[in-house]
Order: sequence, then C-alpha cells, then structure tokens
Amino acid sequence: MALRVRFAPSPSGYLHIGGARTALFNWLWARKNGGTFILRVEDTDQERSSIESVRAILDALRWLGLEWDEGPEVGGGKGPYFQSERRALYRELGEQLVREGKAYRCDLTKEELDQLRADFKAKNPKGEFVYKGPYRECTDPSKPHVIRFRTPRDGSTDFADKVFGHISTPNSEQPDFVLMRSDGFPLYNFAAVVDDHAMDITLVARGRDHVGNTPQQVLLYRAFGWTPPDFAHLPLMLASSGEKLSKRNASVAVHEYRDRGYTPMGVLNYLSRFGWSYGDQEIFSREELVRLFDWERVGRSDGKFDEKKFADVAFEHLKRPELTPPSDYVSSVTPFVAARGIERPDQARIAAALPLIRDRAHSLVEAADLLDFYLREPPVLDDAARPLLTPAAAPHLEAVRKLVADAGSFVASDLEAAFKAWLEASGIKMKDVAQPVRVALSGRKASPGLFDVMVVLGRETTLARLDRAIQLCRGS
RNA sequence: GGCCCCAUCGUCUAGCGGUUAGGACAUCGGCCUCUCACGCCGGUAACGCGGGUUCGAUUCCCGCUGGGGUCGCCA
Repeated sequence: MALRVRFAPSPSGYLHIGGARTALFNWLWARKNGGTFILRVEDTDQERSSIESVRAILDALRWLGLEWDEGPEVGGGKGPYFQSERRALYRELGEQLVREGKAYRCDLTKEELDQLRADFKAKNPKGEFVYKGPYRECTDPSKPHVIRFRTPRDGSTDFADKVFGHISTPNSEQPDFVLMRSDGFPLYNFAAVVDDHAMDITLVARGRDHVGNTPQQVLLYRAFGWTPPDFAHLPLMLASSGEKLSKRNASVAVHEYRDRGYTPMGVLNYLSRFGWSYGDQEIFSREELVRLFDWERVGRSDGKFDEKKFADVAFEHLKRPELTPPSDYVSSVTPFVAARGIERPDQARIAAALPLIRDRAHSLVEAADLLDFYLREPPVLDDAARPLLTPAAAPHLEAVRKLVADAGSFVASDLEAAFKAWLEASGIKMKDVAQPVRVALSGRKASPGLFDVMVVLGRETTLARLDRAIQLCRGS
C-alpha cells in the first residue's frame, strides 16, 4: 500500500517548533518515499479551536515549505480534512460500537466525575485520581450521555514503534475512555482512529506524549476489525528550561522565527538534527534531508531546545551561497530592509553588497541592518561614530578623497594598492586613517573592508560621503 | 502514586564488545587584521550508581537513582 502520513494539529494556538519538527519528519518520510503527506485539522474541541489558529498553522507550514498533498485549501480524495466536518461518520461508528456491545452509553456527568476526583484528592493529596470504571451505564438514550469504550479488563495491548520498539501496556491500566462527548463531538482518540483509517494512513508519526494514547487507539482498531497503521513516536523537544513546550509560549512559535529573520531551511535544519542525526554532519540542504532521513537514525531521548545552536545552524545557511543562493538571499532580505524605512530598496546594490555581509549577518534582521548604509543617502551617522570625525582627521580624509578621485580603475585591489603607496610615502599608519574613512563611508565604527565598501558604493557616492565627512570634521 | 519511556561533555549528538570516547554549539586562550565579522589553531568539558555476562564493557542483562510522558466529556 502506498505510503501515507499525516500531520494533525489542533488549531488551538500557534505552530511551535516542536510541532514543526513532527510535521517535518512526516514530510521528509513522505517525500523520501514518494508517499503522500496529509494535513488534517483536529478541531473537535469547539471551545479551544479558532479559525485564526488554523490560518497561523497553515501559513507557518507553507513558509517552512512543508507543502501538503492533501488537506485544507488543497483538497484530496479522502476529505473533509477538518474533523468538525466529519461528525456524521463518528456518530455512526460510535453507534455501531454500542450496537455491538463494544461501547456503551454512560450518563455519569462531568460534575459527578469532578466530584469523585475532588474526593479522592482530599483523601490522597499525593496520588493522582484514576477511575477506571465501571461507569454508570444508562438505559435511556434520551438522557444526556457520553459513549464509552468497553475496555478489556485483562490482558495487555502491544504495538511496535519504529523508534521505541515494542511497547506493552496492561489493559487494567486503561479506563473506559470516552469516544463521543455528550454534545455529539468525538474525542481525540476516537476521531484520530476513525480518520487515520478513513484516510488510509499507513504510518502515524507524532510526539512521544502520545504513546499513552496508542494502546487505546489500537484497541479501537481491533474493535472495528481494522488493521492499525505503523507507529513512530518522536522524543520530545523540551524548552531550554526543561519544561514541556507550550502552544501558548509565543517565543517558540514558528512565525516568531520568521519575523526574527531566520530562513525556513535554517529552522528546518536545526529541527532535523533534533532527535535525528547522520554521523557528524550538521548542515543539510532540503534535498539531503529528504534523501538521508530514516527512522533508524531517530534517537529515543528527549532534548532541550538550544537557542544558540539554533542561531548557528541558521547562520550557516545564510553564510553559504550553495545553501542560500544570492537571488534567494536578496529577495528574502528585501522585506527586512524595507521595514527599516528604505523604500523600494535597490536590489542590484543589495546583491553587490551581499558578499560583504554574508559572513557577518546571523539573521536577515541583522543583514538588513548591515545593508542599511549602502542603501541610504546620506548614511545614518551613529552617535558612537560621530566623535571620530575630528578636525585632525580632516587632512587624512582630504588625502583619501584625492586618491579616490584620481584612481584609474575602481576595483578594490587597485584602490588598496594606491592607498598603500600613499601610506608608504607619507609615513601615515593605516590604523590612524582607517576609522575616520570608515565612519565617512558607513557612518559606523565597524564595517567590511574599506575598499570593498567603496566599490559597492561607486566612486561618485564614495566621494560625496567623504566630502560630507570632511565638512563634519571641520564643523566639530 | 500506577503505567509507559529515557539515560555519553553545559546543550544537540556519534558510538551498535576492544576507540587516546569523535563532531557541532556554547565557553576559555591564541593567530589573522584598517574596524567588525568570517576563518584558522589550541584548551577545559561526558559514558549517573551498583551488580552481573564476557578474556574485555560506554556498548548486552538486572536493580537502583535521576529525568520525562501519561492517567480529562483537551489534543
């Protein structure tokens, strides 16, 4: 049977990097094997689901380039892809299990259950309440009720996990879990099983926090007489604090990294190496990831997200032209440049300056900052740089101005040669003249090499900036 | 607390019986140098503990300890 995997988020918050990793591994597996990657929205909880979250998740996935073959806004032959639109199916199958005696109606109310929990908690402050039944089976279907699964009392439920191997759980541990809520909406375990089966999912890959659900789901597959899919659980990505990643924690939201100027592959590369490895290799292109990914190389222990390592991996992608081609870099950084108030940034000049900022910009936000003075006339003069434009610096700038004006060819090596010759002849030290010139050209105390900057600016602009600096020196 | 799972530098990890336990990030030195970077060189830094199995355990088994997950009419 053709490989079909899915990513099934609940639209109750942003897509965070942990969820993005789950989506990535599914996507990689599908792409590697020519399978189908399905996106399904698990919006059965009307209280917590929101259309904004659906939007946010779709946008984040698209930005990362994890395009889905079937799902919202794409369609497919196994829809609908929103669980809220599949209620009739769940209801029908729930009734079927009741008819077959594999499930039953229970009219114990939520309040009564809460009371039981509270009572238990009062007596056993340490332990956690576990009520496995028997629940109150109701005979009057017109009364509000849920449908519970009639869980076997003994034996155990096993499944093979592609990452963790064989996992066995005693059935005595499982409660008579709820399939259908009293409001007619299905609960996670039930809806997931029904949909995974209906959508012909062949492998369910999700976070390790779902291993406890798997036995219940396997029990459901058996009750229906369906063959369970394969399972693969991923070790958890914890926050750097060691706590579980939260959907409400905006700082780990995918869109946050986009806004901070990281590229999709920067994010994906870091995520790919979290729980998966390929020898000592750290940096991968998207194509390499698709080719090399394998469940065999997925680890089993949880890890903590590391901001520094993440930033470095992202930087590596920005730094290497083979990973981020110039044209991609220019189009990616342009919006960040524009956000600084530079209207219709000169793309050609950005491209020209690119080699000078590539190994200096750790993010597109930084890149836009480093690009600023090439694109703004006059350049912004930093407060910290202003003091370098002293009357004493004026003569040096005058001399440099002449050199630039007289230079035959306007290429870095020739400019540097002429510069060195002048220093030689005058006995002036490079250290003493470089900083004023740098401030004149860039308005900053730090910049790429002077001659490279001049070439990007062009002779005319270089002269204009030197002139302006000379005026400022005299004025101070 | 029950059940399930995990355990190599601070962090992400390589290792699949015999290695000076490797790489990357971080960190600390140094080099390069017109500034800032990049780059390069080098240092500090790990197999949780106790039993086995074996000629030999980081590696296999058991226990302990530690950590995590889960125990909802959330997903």
